[in-house]
Amino acid sequence: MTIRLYDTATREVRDFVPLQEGKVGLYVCGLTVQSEPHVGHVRSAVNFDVLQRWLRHRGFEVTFIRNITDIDDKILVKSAEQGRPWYNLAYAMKIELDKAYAALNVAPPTYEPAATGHIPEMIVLIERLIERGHAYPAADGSGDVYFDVRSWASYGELTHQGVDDMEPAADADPRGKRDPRDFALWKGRKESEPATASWPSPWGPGRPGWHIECSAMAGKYLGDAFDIHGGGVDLRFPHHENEQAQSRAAGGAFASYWMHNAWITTAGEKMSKSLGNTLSIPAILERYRGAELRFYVVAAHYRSHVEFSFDALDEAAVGYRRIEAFLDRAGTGEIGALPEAFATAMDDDLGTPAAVAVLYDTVREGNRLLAAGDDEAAAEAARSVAAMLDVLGVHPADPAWAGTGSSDGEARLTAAVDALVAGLLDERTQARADKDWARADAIRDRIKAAGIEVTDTPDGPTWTVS
RNA sequence: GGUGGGUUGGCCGAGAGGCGAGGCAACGGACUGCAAAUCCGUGUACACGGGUUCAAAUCCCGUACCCACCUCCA
Repeated sequence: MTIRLYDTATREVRDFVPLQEGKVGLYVCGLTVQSEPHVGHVRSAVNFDVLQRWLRHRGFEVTFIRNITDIDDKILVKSAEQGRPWYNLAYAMKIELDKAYAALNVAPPTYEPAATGHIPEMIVLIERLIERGHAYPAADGSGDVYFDVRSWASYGELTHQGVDDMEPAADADPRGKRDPRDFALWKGRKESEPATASWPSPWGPGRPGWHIECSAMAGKYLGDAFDIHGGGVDLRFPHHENEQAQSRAAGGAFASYWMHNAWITTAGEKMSKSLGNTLSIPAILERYRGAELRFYVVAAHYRSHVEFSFDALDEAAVGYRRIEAFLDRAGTGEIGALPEAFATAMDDDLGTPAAVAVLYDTVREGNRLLAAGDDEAAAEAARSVAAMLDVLGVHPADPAWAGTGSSDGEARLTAAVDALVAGLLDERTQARADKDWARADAIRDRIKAAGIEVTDTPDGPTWTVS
């Protein structure tokens, strides 16, 4: 079975053929740590986490590098506004990001390099580009170094654009650029910027341009040629176009496949740091469990635009609880065989919607078997369901959820409530045995008034917080 | 101006020439003291106008509307 992936560069779904058999080098652009993570950021992380899990499931040894950008214009501006050091802001937001990842069961990558930790690698790369005639220090003495787009004939190949068709950079400030489309590899330090935000370089003190970090880090950890490069669609241009141009101009083959996840928007507008209509992860997690949010994200195809709404999230959560309830009833969380149809869906460019459909089909079949009294077959179905949930990273029994749900205190509270409710339920069971329906319903209503839902099952009554 | 993506039933959301993905909601039925849960059943969905074809949501041409990227963005 071959995994097929949509490659942005060729605009088609292609068979995935790794550079080295059985191994995958995967690089994903992580975040610029400048504010709290929102649903959109997490979508990217979840999508690529699913990719990673699937590749591993298919037997590949995956080296997964996801960087974080901890120095850039925005961080400098925001930290100045907030009156704190830029590195403190970046560090604090990095901690928030880690929490969000953990809450959504996003597995850590092989390594998470930070831009500031790779300045020497970037300098080496910039020097090589200058030697090869693809970059030049600004003529205006600013200390900037630019990539020379005109010197690289295939510039624009990733996004299929010709240089002359591109709008010249809106930020204008041509400074020492030969062409307005040339982009900064290195930014000379400005008087207004903190000294801590600059590093020594052959061109004077300064800091890296945005794109060069990914080229340097991907090269360092994955080599000059690697398999898959991912990120959000907005990154295609300029970020990924520039990365590819730099890396190839420096002599590397760079990524074989480019994967881009689509947006999550609210009210039709993309969530963006600058629009301020962010839906932060901590805010959502106050109302939904991490697994529910993750299930919502995973149920949509990664290349489809998702219009975020709490109604849709509710729906996903309801569906997820139905799956959990089945697992509970079938009495196993053990991981079994993955249905063939599920694997086929996943192989086809991570077709999670079709995969989720198989998941639901299996749950329905399992419930049917349970009703028919075939517990053994139902357990078998449950093991399949668990296997599918595990691949998607939403298995309820995954220890990853342990920290996010009930704490020790909560567990003790649950035990206390259970003892109290049990007494009332005993009374009700007696009333029902006496066919005193009025009294039985009165007790149920009283419990319900306290916010607890009673459900009768063949094995006796159970309760849940409604 | 350039480059892409989209418009699917009450709603969410797949699919990419023939067979109604799946979910949520709704309605009917089974089960239940009643509920809940679960199962079974119920839908003439593909923006619009042409065309190709035995057959089009799917391909082609045109139109409308929406969205993204074009140097801050997941």
